Amino acid sequence: MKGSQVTIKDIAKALGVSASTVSRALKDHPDISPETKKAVTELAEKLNYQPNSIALSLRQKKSNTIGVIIPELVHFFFSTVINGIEDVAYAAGYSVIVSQSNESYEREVVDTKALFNNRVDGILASVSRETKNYDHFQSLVNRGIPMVFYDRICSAVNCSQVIIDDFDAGYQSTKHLIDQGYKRIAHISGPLSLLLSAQRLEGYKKALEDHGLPVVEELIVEETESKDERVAKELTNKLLDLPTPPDAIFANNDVAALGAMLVIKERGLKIPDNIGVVGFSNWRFTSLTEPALTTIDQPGFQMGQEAARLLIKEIEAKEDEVIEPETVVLKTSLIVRKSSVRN
Amino acid sequence: MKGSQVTIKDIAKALGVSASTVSRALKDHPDISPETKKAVTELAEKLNYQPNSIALSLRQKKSNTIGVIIPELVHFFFSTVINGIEDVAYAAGYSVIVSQSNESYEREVVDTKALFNNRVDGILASVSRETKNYDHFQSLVNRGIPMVFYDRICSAVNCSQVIIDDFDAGYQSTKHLIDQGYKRIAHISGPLSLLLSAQRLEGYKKALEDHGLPVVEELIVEETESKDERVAKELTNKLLDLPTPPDAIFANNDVAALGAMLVIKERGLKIPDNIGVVGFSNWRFTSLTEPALTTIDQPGFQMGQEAARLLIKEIEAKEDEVIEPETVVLKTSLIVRKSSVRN
DNA sequence: TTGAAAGCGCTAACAA
DNA sequence: TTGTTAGCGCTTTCAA
Repeated sequence: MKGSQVTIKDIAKALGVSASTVSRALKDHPDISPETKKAVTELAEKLNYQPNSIALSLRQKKSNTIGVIIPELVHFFFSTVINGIEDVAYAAGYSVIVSQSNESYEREVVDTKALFNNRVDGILASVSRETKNYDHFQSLVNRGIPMVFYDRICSAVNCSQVIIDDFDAGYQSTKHLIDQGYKRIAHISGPLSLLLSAQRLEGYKKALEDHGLPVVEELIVEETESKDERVAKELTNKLLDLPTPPDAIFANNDVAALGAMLVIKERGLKIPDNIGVVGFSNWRFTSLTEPALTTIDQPGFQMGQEAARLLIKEIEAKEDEVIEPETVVLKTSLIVRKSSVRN
Repeated sequence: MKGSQVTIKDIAKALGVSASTVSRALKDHPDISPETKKAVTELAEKLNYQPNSIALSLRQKKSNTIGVIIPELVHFFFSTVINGIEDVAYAAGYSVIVSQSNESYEREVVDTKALFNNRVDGILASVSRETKNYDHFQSLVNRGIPMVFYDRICSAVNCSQVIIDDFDAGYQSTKHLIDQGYKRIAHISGPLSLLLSAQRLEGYKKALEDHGLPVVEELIVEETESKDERVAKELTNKLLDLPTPPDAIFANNDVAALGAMLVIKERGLKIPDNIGVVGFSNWRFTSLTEPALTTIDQPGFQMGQEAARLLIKEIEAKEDEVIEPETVVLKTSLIVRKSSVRN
């Protein structure tokens, strides 16, 4: 921001016209004569004039920037979401500021405030695992900041959201295991305070019921913390040490899946013969990592696109226009490899 | 940015003082009487006054924002770098705008311009694989924009940089294989137009020479494109099909390592008995993925921190102060697992 | 100790 | 068709 930039005034002075004329000429205003227009645009080109977006923001009370709150960037799913967001945002002329909460409630509160102070035009947010209080979001919405939740939504706050059909994901995953003949299917759940964990659990239960299998409480374990795979390993060990252990596991997230896979390896069990496994897996090269794991693919890029689209629509809505919150539901798909199929 | 915000004027009016007094009171100016100061700060607190950072930016000709050009976010190494950057930037009061070039030269050119137009105070950049022309960077530097390169540097442009000692990484990796008794060590190199690829290659050669092993041209292959692992697989097949195939492979990057591992699996070869492998590996859960692969750990977080630190130092330098470009060199470390060691 | 005024770069209503 | 003026929110000289 050093090396002082060419401004509209410079052009005006050089051409002996007023600043407003230059401003108008630059935006192709119909009132400006072709000659002036030509002179201005040519000089602007020559001097390499670049409009000062900060002055613009101040004037128009619009920063053309959207803020993104993301739990963790170092995560295939979430960084894919960012890709989708940038894709749509840049095309629409918005910059993107990304803030990581690192799954911390406090960081999330600080970050939302910081974004607001930076006068972003709107916020895309996915709540942290820790978050149980939503006042920091609600207060922004109350002030009229457009906000859209993605993936980890917050139903307490009334705004648009883009989610994955987690009930369906849970249902399909469980059904896939049932279809292969597994009968005692365990579920390693994520923290049930996260809506999506709760819904995956519901899908799991419904699939069991629909296929005449009992829902066994001891086969459902909740992984409340999951910075790494240790908790999941413990839970898996607990499951496999049951008097009647499960013959399959549906793991709620990638960390859970990893923990389960590690324990299974350690115990020398073979997939799919000794045990079936389906899990969300977001590490990068699935092809290499676990040919035996049936994985659930989450449409991250698409989610980012949809979320950005909704937010920009809301930002650009006329003052008087009332925007009804929308909910976009995306479906997951199961990636089944030959090596993971029984029979 | 809707829901009009409390401004200094509002506070001034309410208190019957001038805007300048409020401004001074808020920044604890010594000339202001304790009573006024108290009244102002209390009202500001009560009305939840937030300074308008855009007005500030315009006034001070400083946006307190730094731009980051990153080849690809969906990548463990690079997203770790972002973590490091945010860590330092936020602590110093800067926002971070991230732009992905997606390894495309054209995107990179567009992105640098866009960041500049957004009046970032400085830019952190890592050049795309495709980039061979550096004019877009040079022109920014010429205009006095502080710039720091990280990881994928560009020696043609004279500014600070944070790099990994890739010569050392190449040397240590190769030496590790030599120490285990491998004698025909192949190298899958990245595009040699990237400085770091060239340096890893040099380290590889030097290690061979230092240990009395010949540098065999046919054992060095260059993976010029690497969107996915297919090219690397081809190259590995080519190596293994040589009349005298290599007994070990040093893979230049994670995609190369993946390709090599896949081919080795397909051919039923066992590591470390039939073949030795060392590779850069940046996928997330290395523990699960490849216990047989000796991996090279790159200090991403630290790199982000150092780069941000250098940039901010440059941004905040006094006008007259001359900042000499600095180069920070970080070392990699080898992660060797028992299962990857021969003998 | 405080206020008035100017200005950062741009745009838009109003005047000419 | 173009210029004048005011103002977005803030800071800072200069004057009181």
